[in-house]
Amino acid sequence: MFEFAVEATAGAARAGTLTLPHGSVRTPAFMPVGTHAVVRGLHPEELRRLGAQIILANTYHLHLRPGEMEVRVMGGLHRFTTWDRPMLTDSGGFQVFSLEGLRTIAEHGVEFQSHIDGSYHTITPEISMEIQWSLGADVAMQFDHVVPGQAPHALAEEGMDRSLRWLDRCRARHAELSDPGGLQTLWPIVQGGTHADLRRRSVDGIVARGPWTGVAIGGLSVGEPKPVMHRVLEELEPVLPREVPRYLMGVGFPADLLEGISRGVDLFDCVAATRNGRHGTAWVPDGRVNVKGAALRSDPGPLDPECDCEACTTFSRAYLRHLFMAGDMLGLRLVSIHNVRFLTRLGEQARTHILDGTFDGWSRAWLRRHYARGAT
RNA sequence: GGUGGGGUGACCGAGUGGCUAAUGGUAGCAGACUGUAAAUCUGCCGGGCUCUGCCCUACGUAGGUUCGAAUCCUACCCCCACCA
Repeated sequence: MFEFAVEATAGAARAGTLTLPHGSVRTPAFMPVGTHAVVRGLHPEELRRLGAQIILANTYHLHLRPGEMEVRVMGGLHRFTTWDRPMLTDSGGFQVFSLEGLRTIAEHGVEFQSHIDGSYHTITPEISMEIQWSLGADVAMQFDHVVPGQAPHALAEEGMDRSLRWLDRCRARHAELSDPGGLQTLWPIVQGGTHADLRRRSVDGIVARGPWTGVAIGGLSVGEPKPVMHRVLEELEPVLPREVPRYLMGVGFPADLLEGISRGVDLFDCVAATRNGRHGTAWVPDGRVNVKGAALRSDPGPLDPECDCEACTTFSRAYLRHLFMAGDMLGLRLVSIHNVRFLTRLGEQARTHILDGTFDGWSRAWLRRHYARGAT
């Protein structure tokens, strides 16, 4: 349980297998995001077909609706959703960042005002652990303090130090809740913004509190320039534990996956696949396709000729465009399906190339082609 | 044939003497989106140019009143309703 085996490396890139109570995850892997205990628009069976090995859900949002006890009474997230493969819950820490303006931070915890009905809800490290325990995912994340990408040293330091203190409280509460050899593990999150010294202190603090079954990198892709994110990953790579999976939270776009994998990241999650899917942007090897664009009006070809997903093997670009123009939910679903498949497949391809020793050249060529048309 | 109502930019629809190239909405076009307050949001949307401004065309058609009209007057054309 909670084992991670590295099977091959290519420079910093790794191919491994993570074993969790509900199954194993072959890495590198993209984890689709299902904040409200649903990957928006997608059926669990579709996710399985798309090669999703593990999906996320969110502590804060499920606490508000339907409430963790409701989920627990229904048998936990797996029974509730019928998703029987591994799951991971985010702690609500990201909402400290994304819901700025609806929350106030204190050392004790964070008070949120619900965007749904205006009611007040306090999340502390302990409460986050209790909620996540009730939800029952394979992996719970520590409650952390995420600051914006352009945060100055002092603010980034405050968030980083607080995250370490909160990690201690999370671990203590999680240990109380957890049976020996329990079915849920807890992962810490490296913070420190874009500042090398803070990132280093964060890793040191986490390692000193170890061992862990996985380590996350948080506070990236939150407004900092892309080269800065790459620099931070490069600085972290040599000091992060090698024997556990490294999870880059909230990333990313296709190119970000490859950039991350080549810098030693094993797991990713991102809402962009489904959000962009709903908003009509599809990822393709040559960049992106605006599904609503007039150029597709009478294009009989597939969205991405190289893709094996249902949208690409069944429908024309013209029809997909029509579905968006007609405002039908099938269009939103199909492009979401494609984007999720694009990322799970990218993980599979990277893994194959790491295992057979061709990762470097392949990923360089892939990125060159993808960036050629101005993709980000 | 008579009476009344009405004809506004791709469509619907405000405006009833100057602040009107003309409110809104729809459609259209482009862009954004990275641990989801997002099937959302932003911009453009008569034409042209030497493009922080200028010129042309435009509110059924033609004329008129006025310093100035989509807005007032006259005639005509067309649409709708009711009456014959």
